[in-house]
Amino acid sequence: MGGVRTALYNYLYAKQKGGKFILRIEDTDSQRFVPGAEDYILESLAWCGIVPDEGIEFKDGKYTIASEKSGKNPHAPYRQSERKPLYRQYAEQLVANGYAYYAFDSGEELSKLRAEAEANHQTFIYNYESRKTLKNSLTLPADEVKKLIETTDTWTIRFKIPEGQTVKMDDLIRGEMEVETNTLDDKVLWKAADQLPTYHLANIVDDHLMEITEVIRGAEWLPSLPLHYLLYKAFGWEDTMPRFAHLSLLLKPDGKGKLSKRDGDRLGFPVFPLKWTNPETGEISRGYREDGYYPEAFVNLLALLGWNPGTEQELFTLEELIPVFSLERVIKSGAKFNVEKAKWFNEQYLRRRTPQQLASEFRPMLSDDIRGKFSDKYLAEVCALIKERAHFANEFWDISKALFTAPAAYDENDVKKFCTPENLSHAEEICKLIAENTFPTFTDEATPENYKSGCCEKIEELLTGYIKAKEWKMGQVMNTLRLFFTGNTRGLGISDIIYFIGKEETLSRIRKGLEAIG
RNA sequence: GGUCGGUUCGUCUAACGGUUAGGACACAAGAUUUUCAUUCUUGUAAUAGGAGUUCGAUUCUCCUACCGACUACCA
Repeated sequence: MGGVRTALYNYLYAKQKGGKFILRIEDTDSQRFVPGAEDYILESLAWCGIVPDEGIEFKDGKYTIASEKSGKNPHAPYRQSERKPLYRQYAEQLVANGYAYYAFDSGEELSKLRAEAEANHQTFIYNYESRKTLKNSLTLPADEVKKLIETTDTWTIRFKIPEGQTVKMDDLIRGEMEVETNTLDDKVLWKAADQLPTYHLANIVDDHLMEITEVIRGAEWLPSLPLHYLLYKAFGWEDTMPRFAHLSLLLKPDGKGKLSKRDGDRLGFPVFPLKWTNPETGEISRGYREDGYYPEAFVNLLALLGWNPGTEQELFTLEELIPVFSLERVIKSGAKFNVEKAKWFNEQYLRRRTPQQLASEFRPMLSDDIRGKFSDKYLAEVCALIKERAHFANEFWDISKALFTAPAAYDENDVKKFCTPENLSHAEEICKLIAENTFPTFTDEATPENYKSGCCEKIEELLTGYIKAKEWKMGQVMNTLRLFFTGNTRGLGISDIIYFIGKEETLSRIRKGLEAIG
């Protein structure tokens, strides 16, 4: 969710400014490669309607991350793992100019230092002070440095954070910020072990090479911003440095910390846009799509989580968001996700759908034996009747099953409450009344199309007229009938049900009910 | 622990330094209805605390508290 929101804000900003939304895969951690993750990202964005202007190509029948340069993809390849040969020279350039150095301390040595510092209630950081006593090209003789580079492969290139400076930064959302360089550590830029850069180097080099003008990313990157400023400066790219905007985090609804991948099931809502199966563990994370959310609703709720238009309008399509979006109106504080509001958004979009659209969503949900028996028009009229009772299309069956099939059982409590001898005899009379009268019921030929229950007026007049004339209690009679029609006493209106199931089925259900209970 | 960021109803949020602090979700009550749902009306509910600047502070400054991020040869 957080990732999609970040992509969405980037997309909206780019579209509004007439710019390009570029997709680049930052896969510089060879340890963390996840098969299928790339396709998942592409599919998620596509589901939301967010199409990258640059970075993807159509190949072998599907979209994939672009590897080949083309008019559309002038900066290819867009996978950092494919740009591998590019980065080392930039790291070496920084070393040559005195902005970085080779470091030969092993991982074990460093974690030992960290552990020792922790034992003394201190924190070890590789910085302007400690670098003077560690194994690196600043402390070792040149010939030994050369030898170590050639004969070992666990060294790194670290950025040499300047001593005693103040980095002044600007953020499109947060405004101006300052950090003292002495509080920063010498981050690793390049690792010989896998011949790959770290995020910091690759990100700055690629943003420069790809002519990125705005970087909109999660607030977890804020602490790295001074380093990134210093990197642009060290490369001499200050004049074309992108502008930064750091988005507040999505928080867990129940309190502690940022929303994370594993929160989904625990909290009862999806954290992923699409269902995701972890290829290694087999662990399944539910998705908004599979839970029945419309992409419009998902995009809408994400847009409003941390941003607002300054008006009271809450419903926006992707297209409508483009002109009104602004980074100035992005909220600085973290937002807790609220699933009830998410459902409300989906309900709004469900209601905006036409009965025909809903019918085509409903049909695949029907069981095989039922699906073939009902026309598109029947389904559409049913959907028109029930759409305001549902948050999701996947609730349609439960709401409307009485319009497709007779109840298999009757609710015991409702039977006790409503099947009094008096009510049963009334039901018997109503049965006769219906048998002896004619009234319009659903047909595929009926014109004009009527998606409202107004067509049930004749049935309603017949029933209520009779019940009133007899001075019976309306609720008693109607609920007894509803029990026979649906199996319980909650739900659809009696005349609506009769209209849809027709006279014959109506009589059959009443007789069956009287037989079973009487 | 250190660095940085944040703090308005339960939740998402609005409010040129001047409002009876507004809206939405949720919740509650009432109306409508043959039940449920819908719809309509109404209601409950917030500026973290303390100083300061000011005629006036939700808004600006400082302190405290709390929340969060980061603190990896991960992104």
